[in-house]
Amino acid sequence: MGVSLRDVAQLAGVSVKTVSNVVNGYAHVSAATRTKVEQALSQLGYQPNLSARNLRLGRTGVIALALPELDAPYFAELSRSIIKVAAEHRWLVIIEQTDGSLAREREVLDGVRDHRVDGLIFSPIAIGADELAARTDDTSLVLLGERIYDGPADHVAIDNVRAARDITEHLIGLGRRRVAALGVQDSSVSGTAPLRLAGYREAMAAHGLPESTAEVERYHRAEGASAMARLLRSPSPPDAVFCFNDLLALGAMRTVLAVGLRVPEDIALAGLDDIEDGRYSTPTLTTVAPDKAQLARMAVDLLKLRIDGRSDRPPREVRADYRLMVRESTVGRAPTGERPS
Amino acid sequence: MGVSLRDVAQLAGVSVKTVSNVVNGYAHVSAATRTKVEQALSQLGYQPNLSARNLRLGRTGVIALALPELDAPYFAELSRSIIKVAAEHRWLVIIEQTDGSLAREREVLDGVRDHRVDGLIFSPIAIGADELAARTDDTSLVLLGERIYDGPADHVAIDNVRAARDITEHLIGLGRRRVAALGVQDSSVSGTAPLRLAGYREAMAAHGLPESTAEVERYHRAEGASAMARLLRSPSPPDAVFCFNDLLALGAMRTVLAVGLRVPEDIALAGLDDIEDGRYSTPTLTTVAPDKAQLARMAVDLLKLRIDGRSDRPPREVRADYRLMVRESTVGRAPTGERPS
DNA sequence: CCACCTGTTTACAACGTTGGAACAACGTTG
DNA sequence: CAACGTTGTTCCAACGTTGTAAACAGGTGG
Repeated sequence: MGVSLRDVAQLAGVSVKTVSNVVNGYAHVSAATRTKVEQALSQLGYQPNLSARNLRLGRTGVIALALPELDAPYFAELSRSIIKVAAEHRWLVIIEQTDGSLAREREVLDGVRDHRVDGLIFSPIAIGADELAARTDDTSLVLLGERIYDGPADHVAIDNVRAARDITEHLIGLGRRRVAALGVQDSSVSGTAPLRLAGYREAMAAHGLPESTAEVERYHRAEGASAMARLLRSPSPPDAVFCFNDLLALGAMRTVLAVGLRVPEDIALAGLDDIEDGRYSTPTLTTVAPDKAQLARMAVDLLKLRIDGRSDRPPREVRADYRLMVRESTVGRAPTGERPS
Repeated sequence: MGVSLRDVAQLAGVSVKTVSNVVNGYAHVSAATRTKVEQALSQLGYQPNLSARNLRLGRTGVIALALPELDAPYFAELSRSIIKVAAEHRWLVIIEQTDGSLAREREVLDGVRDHRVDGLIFSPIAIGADELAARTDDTSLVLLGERIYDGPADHVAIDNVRAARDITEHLIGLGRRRVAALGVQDSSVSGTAPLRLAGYREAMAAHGLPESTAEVERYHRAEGASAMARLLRSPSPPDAVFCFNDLLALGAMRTVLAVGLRVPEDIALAGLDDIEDGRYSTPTLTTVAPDKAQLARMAVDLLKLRIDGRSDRPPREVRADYRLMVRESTVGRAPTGERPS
């Protein structure tokens, strides 16, 4: 094993506790002993055994981040930010992937009780709001996504309904009339799809335009591509499509371009997430850009509050900002500026 | 705090060790006590405190994965696989981001000694091979990337020289003569860039073609775009470019298309990594596809061997397979099949 | 010279777990 | 029936750390 406090104490000729005091910067240690101990410390290359410290203190300094899949760019980018912000609190981050499976989501939610992590940031897909609300475990929890029902956890998200309405309005404002929504999901699945659909509907209704939707199971490029193909085969194909995330939009763009249609001249496309791919696709992708750094900071800070503070506070719901990023996929070359939201 | 063995023992009317025996499936426990204990176990909802177990056993069941940045798709995809394979060994994965900074890489390499993780899978960029070799810590370590000098760690990688040669040969085989290499890096930085450059040179030399290179600092889309712009401004612009990774290639593609040139008619583009973006870009991206699932499995399995077995074995270097994925960015529409390598 | 501070150091216990030794109960064997 | 093995259970110690309380020095003030 490694070097323990005992080894250092022995070498320095002091008690174990004194070494511990030096390590932890306790005030009342004489200069003489301090230097003596510090010398022994560095001579042996002491490194605290955090397993032991954790056992003693009941804190691990590790949090878990549970999300559907790490290789979806949105989650990769968000994870990056969360790890960065967590590091500011000297936290390490364990990443768990649920693949959107109910069983895995339950496992993760339950596994948190093994005292390996101090808290959990969780982006649920399959698990029901009621099941979340019924959670008995008191490990700190912050959810990514808007609050559906009441529950014991804090929530962090953008205003999905408003964002969806904004981007749909943008499409309508371009003069498009057959605006489709791509990314609708079975409503039994909780999550953001129904919210984005609601925003789309509000905008369409406000202009008296007919709705048109395409369902998908998962938010991947492949599904965006096939759903777009279905829309193209429909009796009245759309002249604009709001895809519920950027991956769907990029898949849809592939299909549109592959059949020889032009974006945005024939079909305008917009997404949501502002993943980096969309800034380099041809054409570049108009999208809603959630402030991911802010989301990350909010999530970590809320978790910090839960972990440090009393857990009896009422759960909070905080909203992150977003911006509309107008790019070539809706307005063509010579892009206009980006307007904040 | 949570429920401890003591609580369960008290309820079941047995000793703490007996409960521990039941929990750990120890053989010699009478059926009567076993059921009694199991009932108490589930009644209280016991969950082992892994901090304590770790302290006792000296194993945490957690490994660390250190890589430059999680939001580079290649690393996101690889991380996904590594987390999945690690889960088969009941390991959790902590992800650390180094941003390619030397200081961060040292921190990570050093931080592993705090007994929080059983081992480390590390994708270094900045740190020198000599420094790695001089490591004294005996925590198990597996490196992602080819071995440069000798060192105490196992290595996992594809054969970068051969892969680079293969893809360059593919470009030459299309009849291109002004084939450029995009992604050259200052050789002080260790890593794969020099290997890929070597493979490119071998192929060009074999055909007596003149070399042409563009340097970048980091392997991002933005740098691919600007490096491509530089190549276009040169006296004899290339008719094909081998980009050292897919992100660079996608950035380069953006630049080529944005100035009104066609891919692949005017300039053929190829990358390396086979990230998902390249399968949906327009045109789709020809690339080298490392077998990421295999890479992940090799890395985790090697780490497992190190952790379980004696660490005195000589370090091993294993090579993962790769395939050449020929897509539209080099051969245009009506894609040919993909040939294995 | 004693009581009483102040500052520094130490002994002890505890966090929850598991390996090993010890022990008890039981049946088997010579 | 004594000696012995087998099976089931308990007791004790230890992993390395830190909080608490107590011990110890060295002054000060009465």
